[in-house]
Amino acid sequence: MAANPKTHCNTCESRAYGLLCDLGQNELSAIDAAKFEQKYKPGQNLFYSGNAASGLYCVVSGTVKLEMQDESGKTQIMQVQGAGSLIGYRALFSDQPYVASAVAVDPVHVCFIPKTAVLKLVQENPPLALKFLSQLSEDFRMMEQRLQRASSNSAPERIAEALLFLRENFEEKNWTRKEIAEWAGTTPETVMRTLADLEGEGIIEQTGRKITIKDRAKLLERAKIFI
Amino acid sequence: MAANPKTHCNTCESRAYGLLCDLGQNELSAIDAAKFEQKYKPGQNLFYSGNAASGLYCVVSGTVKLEMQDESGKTQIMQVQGAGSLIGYRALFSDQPYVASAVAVDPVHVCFIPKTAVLKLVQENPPLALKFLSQLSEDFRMMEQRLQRASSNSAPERIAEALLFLRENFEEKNWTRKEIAEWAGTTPETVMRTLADLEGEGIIEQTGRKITIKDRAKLLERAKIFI
DNA sequence: CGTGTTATTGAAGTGTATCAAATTGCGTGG
DNA sequence: CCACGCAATTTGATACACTTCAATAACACG
Repeated sequence: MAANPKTHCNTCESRAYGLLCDLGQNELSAIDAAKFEQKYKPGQNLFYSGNAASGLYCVVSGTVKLEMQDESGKTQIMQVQGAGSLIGYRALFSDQPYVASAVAVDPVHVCFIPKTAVLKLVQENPPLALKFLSQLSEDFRMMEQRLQRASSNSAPERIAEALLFLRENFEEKNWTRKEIAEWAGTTPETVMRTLADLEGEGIIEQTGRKITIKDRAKLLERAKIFI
Repeated sequence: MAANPKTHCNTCESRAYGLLCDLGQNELSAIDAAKFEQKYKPGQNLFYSGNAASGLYCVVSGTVKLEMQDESGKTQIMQVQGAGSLIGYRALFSDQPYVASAVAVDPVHVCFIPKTAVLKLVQENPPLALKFLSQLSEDFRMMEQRLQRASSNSAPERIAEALLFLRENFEEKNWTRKEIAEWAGTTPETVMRTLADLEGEGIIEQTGRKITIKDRAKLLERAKIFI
């Protein structure tokens, strides 16, 4: 890893949106002292399913996908996290190995905060514990909803949902058919055919690998998302 | 609701296994003062999806299922909780409405602890916050695994898994085909046929509505559970 | 400029839902 | 306690959405 100017928490752009944003100067300095930075190229793993959790990853820039594989090798993307997100805190608190692997989707820059430093911080800052609880609860809610949709929605419906989620949360990135399939729990072929259908109806537009949403309302309908 | 002798936390049998087991006398008394008890008949709802979370349910006895429904009415059982479990704490911390409904499976006896009392307790007891974090992390891990299995395993595989989970965690209860289907994300008919297959191979035995696991090892194999 | 990955299209097979009807079993009230 | 009625169970037939396999084409990468 190349030596690079150390990023400081109190000037880190991604901090503003993160869970650690309300910490005082002392706490931030403590993190600064304990953490170390790492960079990953697309496709590289931050950690692997089955590994013990040794700390917390704070995403400074880039996108990370969390994925699981079954014994046949089929991959399911569980979550996708961008700048400002914290990764790996679940395994930290449950004291269990990671169930998912974390993979860089594009060039990723993270700060790694060792487990001991994180736990100390949480123990000494009750409001921070509550923030973690809140964040984890929110993630849990999403996961429950995904389980429900996985078993009650059709493949095209889940693909529509995937498009909305991936495109709106990570606009810059052009996801592959394979990644869309892995998020939606289906195959690249089915994604293909569904995308062709959606384009035929003018709901999306494909130019090469880039997908543009033309009719968001109709796509929401297709995804069975009613708000 | 009939007047009944108030259950005290420090003599409550289910407490020994719960999250609140390490609390001191003062805290337990505070809960005792704030809580009130409720009983539900099978099929009755403790709360409904969409409701705002007003507190925490501590299961004294009985079994509660947490389920979600899609717009067509198809039900998915998300979790099943028995004596000693806490229910509804996720919505408490994320400050969002319940996404699932809680339904009594058999006669249920719970203590309801109002939100304000719980949050006060958590704020004043950092170790308790960490226990909640740990519990929530554990629940999250299960949910992730269920999502993965929902999208990569076949219906018979998920049914085998359902049998193991439901039968081993709640031995006394004879689950209906419908409930097994709702847990496994399939239909009662498919559950039927799978049960017939499993019985034909001597893996389980059905006597009326009661299912007995004869060959646990083979059932684990069927469920694609390898430890 | 070659090589491996991704995209695309087609054809075939099958797992599982859906629908329908008969039977059993259970709880409720007479 | 029995009978009734309704819900759960069981079995069969049908349909079709989706995966799987295979083969070509386009692309990105070193």
